[in-house]
Amino acid sequence: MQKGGQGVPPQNLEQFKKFLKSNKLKLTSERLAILEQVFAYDDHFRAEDLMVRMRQNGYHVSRATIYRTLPLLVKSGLLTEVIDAQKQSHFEHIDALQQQHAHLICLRCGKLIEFKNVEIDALQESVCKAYGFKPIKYRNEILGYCFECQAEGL
Amino acid sequence: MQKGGQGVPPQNLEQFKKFLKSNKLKLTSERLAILEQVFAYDDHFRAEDLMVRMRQNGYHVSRATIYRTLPLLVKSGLLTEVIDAQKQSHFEHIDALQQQHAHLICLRCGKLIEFKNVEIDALQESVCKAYGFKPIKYRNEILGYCFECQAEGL
DNA sequence: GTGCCTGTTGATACGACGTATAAAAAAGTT
DNA sequence: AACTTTTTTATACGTCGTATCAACAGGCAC
Repeated sequence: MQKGGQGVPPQNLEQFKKFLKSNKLKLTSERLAILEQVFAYDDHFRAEDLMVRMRQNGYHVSRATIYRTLPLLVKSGLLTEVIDAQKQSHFEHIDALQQQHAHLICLRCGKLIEFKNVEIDALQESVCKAYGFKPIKYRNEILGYCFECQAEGL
Repeated sequence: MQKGGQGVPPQNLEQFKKFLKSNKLKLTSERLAILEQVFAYDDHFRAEDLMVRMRQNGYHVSRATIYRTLPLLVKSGLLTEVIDAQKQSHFEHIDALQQQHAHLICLRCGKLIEFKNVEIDALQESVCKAYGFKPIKYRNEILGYCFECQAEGL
């Protein structure tokens, strides 16, 4: 486990090192390897995917370590976590991140309608402020039936 | 398993019956029992909570049936589902929330703070209306750090 | 560089939550 | 009441994630 974080943009590597240091956490070869492999993904992946891929690429990092490291990457701001309709966690590094939207999701056909509403955003921020809550991620999804599927009954 | 849906408001019971009939599903004593117990909750609960509670109350409905029935109640519009930071599903019946309400979920301690903001609700409804979308389940969750946990750092 | 301290890792077992299966039971229809 | 179809139940299984703890390795002091 000698490889460094070759594919990781330097500023991101620095951000991770800084995060570790400020939390008195150690920069281990395993964490570096995970960081590198995470940035080798172009889009989202699950923890189990990452584990398989790392094995294939010659890294031998345990399941426990992967599961312990991913939250660190999220907290350091390098990774975001998205939970899908089946409640599976997917991760995505920030450089692969598209802009964030809210969604209408059809329960019948699965269609996904994106929308953005700055008034809602502002109101949510004010709610957080009222509770002294520090927001990290907004999950705004409305599940229901799209116009077409309503016509066909539930 | 003879009990009916005593604690369930008549209009909700009717709504469920109508839903079942229109989907060619049967009105079983187990489904009725689950409906009743669900409406006996004042706030949110998990599937496993419900199972334990039903056993304590003398109902013997299998785990599988509970897991199959809760989504029916969601689809019928009587129940809403919220997924917390630990990816656990929580349910709550519609009369427990006069309007949709949203949650602040702490990523560190898992605390779930409910809030309701009629302005946000109204905006979301107008978005749905604009798309001809029939909302069933709102996932309005803001993940972040609660006031107490911020004090203790990440 | 060497040594120490403390955080970290890996293997394993465990646990929570949820689902597939198929026989038996019950609902609703004729 | 007989019949058809859905539903339930019990069990086994599967997935994802975590607790444990001995062995290990950063990183700091010297």
